[in-house]
Amino acid sequence: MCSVIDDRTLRARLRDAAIEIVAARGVDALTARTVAQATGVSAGSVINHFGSMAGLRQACDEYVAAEIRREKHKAMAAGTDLDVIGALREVQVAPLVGYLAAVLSEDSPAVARLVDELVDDAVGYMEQGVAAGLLEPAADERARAVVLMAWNLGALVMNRHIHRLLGVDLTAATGTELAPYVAPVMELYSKGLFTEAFRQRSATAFEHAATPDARRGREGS
Amino acid sequence: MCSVIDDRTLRARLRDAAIEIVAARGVDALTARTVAQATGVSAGSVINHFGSMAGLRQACDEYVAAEIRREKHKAMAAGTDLDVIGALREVQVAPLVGYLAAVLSEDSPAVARLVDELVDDAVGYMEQGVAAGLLEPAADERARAVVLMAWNLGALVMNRHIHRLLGVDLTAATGTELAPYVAPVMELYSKGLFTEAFRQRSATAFEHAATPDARRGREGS
DNA sequence: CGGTCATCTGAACACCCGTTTAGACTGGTG
DNA sequence: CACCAGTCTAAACGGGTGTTCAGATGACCG
Repeated sequence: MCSVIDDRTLRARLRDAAIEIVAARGVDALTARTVAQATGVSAGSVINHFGSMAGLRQACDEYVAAEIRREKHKAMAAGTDLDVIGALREVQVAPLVGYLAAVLSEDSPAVARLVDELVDDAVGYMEQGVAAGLLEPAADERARAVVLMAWNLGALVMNRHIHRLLGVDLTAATGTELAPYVAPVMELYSKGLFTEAFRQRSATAFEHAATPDARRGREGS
Repeated sequence: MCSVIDDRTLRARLRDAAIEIVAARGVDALTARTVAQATGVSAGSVINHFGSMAGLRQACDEYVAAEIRREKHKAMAAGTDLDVIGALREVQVAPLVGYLAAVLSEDSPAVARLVDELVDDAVGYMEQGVAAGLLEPAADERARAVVLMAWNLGALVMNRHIHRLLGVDLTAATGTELAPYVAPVMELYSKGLFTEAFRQRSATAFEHAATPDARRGREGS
């Protein structure tokens, strides 16, 4: 880590231990005593440094968000990269990604801010991609960016299932190891899912969809 | 509180109350006492009926999985539907979807089995779609089905962020209310994301991706 | 009527949690 | 040496948790 003043402090070691615990064992495993034991100090110390466990959580959220921001902008400077998460996985920041995957389904202000910024940035360089003729234009660029971000980050949260079904650990694998997941993704990004025939057929069906009770199943209640 | 007259057994009422609590307030809010209070009984009763809180959790998992299976097959019988979650949202099973969104990021055997089955079924009728010329063929049909399932269910887990960014609650909205989310999804499914120009360019760039990039040391450990 | 059985209750119990606090230890300063 | 300020520890405290258990309740039945 190039930046900053005093990393190495007990505070930093506690924070890093907390991130690793969350990444490895989930948020429920993060207690004052587990992080204290992992760092080799007493439970009181973690409260001394962060005021409370909520303070620790917030410090971790903000640190992970800042670190991911940093790595992402570095990757953006090197070259356009549409897959933010893919860029993150290439540096060995596995605990950061694992932590993010764990807290993405809870509501943390710092994480929400990070997601908002990721979407904002994605809108920016996807518009560049559209202008360069590399990406299809969208009716609502921002909405598309939100959906893509939800899919990519959502896949991170679904890591357990993807690992079971595809044999790939999104938080640990790098490069070609990711192929079983990345290959279908690229295929979908390239060709889409629907054929022209489907589009024509659904175009006629859309008028029925406008009327709210064009449901095919019978309503239960 | 409504009185004695309720056709459901106490066991069923406890299970439904637990599902609603998880859907509304998250898994952390599910305690023996909260579900007991919501049902108007004592905490001991819930343990009496389910053996333990883990038993309650498992009963809820299996019930929700079975119910979603049932609704999905009903929708499948009526007509081909690619968007499983979309089909589920159309019947008023909001607590079921909310519960699913909450437990999808944990590891429950029953939920894992459900996800596996959803993927299996998706593979089946996506192959039909390909044969009918409605869907693009995939190099690995199963892998594509897994990715699509991860995206759709992952979006459910990311509901909080989608609601914040798009103003849509995926677990509650129905029909045209979902447009801000469904519209970009349909666009991506139709046109994809990459243009032909992008595909040609990235074909040449693939060789560079094979060589691992500069590895960065990580200090402070 | 009394007996039986299952159900449900309310009060315990042991455990783990975050947090507090008194005291021990450290190193620097006169 | 004494003094001081800061840091860390160990042991508590209060609260919430899952779970247990003796007894109240009530329905069913001979």
